[in-house]
Amino acid sequence: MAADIFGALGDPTRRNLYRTLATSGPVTATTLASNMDITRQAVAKHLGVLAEAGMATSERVGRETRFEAKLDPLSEVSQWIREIEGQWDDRLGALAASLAPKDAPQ
Amino acid sequence: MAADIFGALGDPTRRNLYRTLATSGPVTATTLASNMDITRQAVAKHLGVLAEAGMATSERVGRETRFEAKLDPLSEVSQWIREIEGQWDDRLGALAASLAPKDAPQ
DNA sequence: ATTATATGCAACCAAACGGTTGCATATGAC
DNA sequence: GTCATATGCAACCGTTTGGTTGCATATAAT
Repeated sequence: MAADIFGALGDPTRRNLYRTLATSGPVTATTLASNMDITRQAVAKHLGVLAEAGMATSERVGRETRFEAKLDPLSEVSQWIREIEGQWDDRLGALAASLAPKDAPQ
Repeated sequence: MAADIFGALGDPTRRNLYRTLATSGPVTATTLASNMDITRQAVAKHLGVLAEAGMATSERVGRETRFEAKLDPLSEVSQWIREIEGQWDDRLGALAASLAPKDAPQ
């Protein structure tokens, strides 16, 4: 699950698309493609990937399908980062402790 | 630059490798590979990608090359996320304002 | 000097990826 | 009903990617 999010964020085009989606509100793939020098189908694929990662939802309205960004998954990324930083701090802490143990020499 | 970071984080194997690197301190590609069911060369490639993204550094010590994780680049990811969230809030704010303007009806 | 270990480099491979074109279908406008 | 627009689906294509094997080289151990 979280893996899909990192994967989805891996591609620059998709990242920009997501940013656009977050600022624009519900939009159609056709509209998005019109300002993006790639095909509507390419955009649709990217939106599919984002949707699969839970980063976008779609709603059919008449003959058009409107996509909207979901921000919640971003917190998983933030959490992953905090985990890494936590482990890093633990390691440094352990290192410091081993260099200055309470039963210090002399 | 930041793009490389997202790209580097996109692959699950590389993400785990990075996490391991952050917790273990300076390690050699051979050692890492020994607990990873992929080839040493594959690990070396991943470390190369991480290094290119500024997420790892290497130091030659005798006949071995020790790799170490760099956490700083992670802040770029965090910042990117905060940007998106900020834009999202702006949009919602504007929407709320348009729904309840100060020159309200009635 | 010889042997064993750690690395680097290059070629190769199958699969995934980002993108395109072409076409069929569904819905709105006239 | 007819025409135009929005979408979905599938096939195809070149490039990138994650991974492998093979080999040459550098340093440590004996």
